[in-house]
Amino acid sequence: MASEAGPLPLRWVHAPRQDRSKKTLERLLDATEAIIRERGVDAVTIPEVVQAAKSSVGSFYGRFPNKTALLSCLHERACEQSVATIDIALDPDRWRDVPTADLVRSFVRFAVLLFHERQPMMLAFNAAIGADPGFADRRARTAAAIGLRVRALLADRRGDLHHPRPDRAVEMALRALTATLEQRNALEASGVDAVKIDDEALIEELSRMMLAYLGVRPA
Amino acid sequence: MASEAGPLPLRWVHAPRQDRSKKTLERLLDATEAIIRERGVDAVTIPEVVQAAKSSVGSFYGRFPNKTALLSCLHERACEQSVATIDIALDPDRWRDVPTADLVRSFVRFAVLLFHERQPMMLAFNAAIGADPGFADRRARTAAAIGLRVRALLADRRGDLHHPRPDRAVEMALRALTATLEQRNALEASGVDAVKIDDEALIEELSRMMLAYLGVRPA
DNA sequence: TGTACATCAGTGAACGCGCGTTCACTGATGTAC
DNA sequence: TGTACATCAGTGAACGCGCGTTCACTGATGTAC
Repeated sequence: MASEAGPLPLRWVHAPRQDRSKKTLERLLDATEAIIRERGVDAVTIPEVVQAAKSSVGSFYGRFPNKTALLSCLHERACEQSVATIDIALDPDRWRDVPTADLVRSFVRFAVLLFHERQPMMLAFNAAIGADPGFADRRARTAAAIGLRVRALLADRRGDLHHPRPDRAVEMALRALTATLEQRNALEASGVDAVKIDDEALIEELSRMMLAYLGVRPA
Repeated sequence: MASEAGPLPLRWVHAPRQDRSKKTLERLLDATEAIIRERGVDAVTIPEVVQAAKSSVGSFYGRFPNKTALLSCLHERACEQSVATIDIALDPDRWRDVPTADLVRSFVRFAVLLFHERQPMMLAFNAAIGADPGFADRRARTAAAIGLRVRALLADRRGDLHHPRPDRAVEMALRALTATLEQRNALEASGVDAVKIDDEALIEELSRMMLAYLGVRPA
């Protein structure tokens, strides 16, 4: 999966010169992601990672200057993947003949599924965002990139949004949507099911909220 | 401030028998809260806490069985304070003659200010919620208590909510509102100002969103 | 094509640090007679 | 009221654990002649 994400983010990595070490690096990244998905960030320790990657502690420090660099590198990879996914999903060609109301509904559904799939990774990095400005920065840049694509898609549909300030409304709607889904992820992970809500019901209600707020009238 | 929160939550505390030790306990709690507000949860270590509370390590373990108990106890206190605050703010008598639209606006404003004031504490406990089910539980109970009061306040205004399922809508609206404010807290704490938004603008947009979603028509 | 040598990559025991926690002890408080 | 004794509260040095990181070393790879 790393190979799909383009060139390695060399900022956090000692440049690998042999193919062998490039493989090691990707094994380390993949092992880290696997540990996060299975047991959460707190289980990510150097001993655990190198064992899962069939590597060694020294080898790890041959690739990464320190532990933070590992997580930064993985975060970069994840952010790039998110933007790439959105890029495909929001390709204007795919939506040319779809009414705005349906477009919003589809987007909400897509977001719900995406947040579900990425839950463990998002939770992991959320924890880091509070502590390390590097993570906050990447997150902000990623959000901005996604916002750009959403606005581009809605550019020639301004007339369908009856909110007095469509740009601000789109940004706010995106925030409320992502915030609600993030909160849901966090609550779900905590294992208290008093707060559970059905996927379909959630999609229905969030769509309704977004449509009502943006001022999109039924087709 | 501890004295306002009612009886001490004895579940996490070795019962104090002398007045002296009761004072120590409250000093420990207050010191912990102060450290969280000033430097975040990560700065909460036993040495730091006992120094700030002018106590000692042994004295700490005379009151609390372990470190988690300290944070649980503080969380309980914070949750009780939140519910008490909401209880006063949502007293039906205060709102009897206010139109529903204005009520919603006022509530949004109140929520924005509350989240602002409690930002450090909320961030601190959010971190714990993922790891310890005790925190998730208290959070869920608190949210339920607040939901109850909101629904009570809106009980005889059902006719003003044109959403087809008013109860579900109120719950969902509460979630989106708290989620957005939580996310804002997290982003603000991360120190990336590309995401800043004015308090008044936020109140305006969130009010608009809630009113449109709930289906409240202008007075 | 073969060989020598420099560089790169990998190994895992060992270190040091900071944390939560324990423990043997001293001092303060309350109470029974 | 005074005193002796039991209990409660407080002290801080010391311990152990788990982590991130270092380091002296071995093995693999590529390249110059």
